[in-house]
Amino acid sequence: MNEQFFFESLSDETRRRILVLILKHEELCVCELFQALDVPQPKVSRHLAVLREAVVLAQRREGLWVYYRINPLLPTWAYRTLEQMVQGCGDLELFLSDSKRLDEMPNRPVRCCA
Amino acid sequence: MNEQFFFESLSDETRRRILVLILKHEELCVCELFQALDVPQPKVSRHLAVLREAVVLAQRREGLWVYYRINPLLPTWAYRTLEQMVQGCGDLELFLSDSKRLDEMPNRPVRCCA
DNA sequence: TGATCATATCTGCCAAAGCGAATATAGTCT
DNA sequence: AGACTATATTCGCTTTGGCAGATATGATCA
Repeated sequence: MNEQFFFESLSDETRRRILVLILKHEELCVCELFQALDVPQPKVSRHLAVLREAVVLAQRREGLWVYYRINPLLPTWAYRTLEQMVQGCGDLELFLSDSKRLDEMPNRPVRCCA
Repeated sequence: MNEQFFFESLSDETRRRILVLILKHEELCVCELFQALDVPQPKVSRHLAVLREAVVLAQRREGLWVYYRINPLLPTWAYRTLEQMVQGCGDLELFLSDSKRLDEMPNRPVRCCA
């Protein structure tokens, strides 16, 4: 666990939006994320790559879909930091509308064995 | 409290070193900080300015010296985030040697009414 | 094998952030 | 006022980081 990468990964708003959504929903796939955030897919993929390289997120492939979740090996202090971030950001307008778009999204992929 | 500025302020290692020292010691002046970190004084002043503008630190002048402490108005979630940061970074070699240099520093300014 | 869908990476560009060195400001003391 | 000390800011430069748009990869199914 490299704290430099960890804190850098929190310094971007798009990445915080991704993390908050995943913390609220356990596990989400790329198509859910970029539609909830309403940003281009390559943009979300790049930020997911940053979060993967920082070992903050883990990924899992299921057919065509790739699901992202918080890395279960994240140290306790780092996980608690993420929880505090949700406290600080989760109720802001921008983050709430992400959740709303996700809830209203049609054709969300169905996990067969999540 | 702007979370963008808050998380950006944590994304730099020098600023984390400053924050960890201050969290461990309540209040420190600029000369203690730049000597403990063993970096040029203007560098520490620039980073302190970033932390001030992010409203993470508050300052207090006492004669020639300027003392910095955690902004007492910091929201709870942000303060807890800082505490988790100390958990994650405080025991790393780099941060420990900062503390050591501070302890061994001669002529530390004496607070008359801290 | 070729078509299709989901995701990832690359390219070229621009803006922001960090640095060292020099300089400015602000307070204190004689 | 002038000298001195502590701290802050500016300047010129280089590096890094983010973006959009285009393209590549990888899995699935006909």
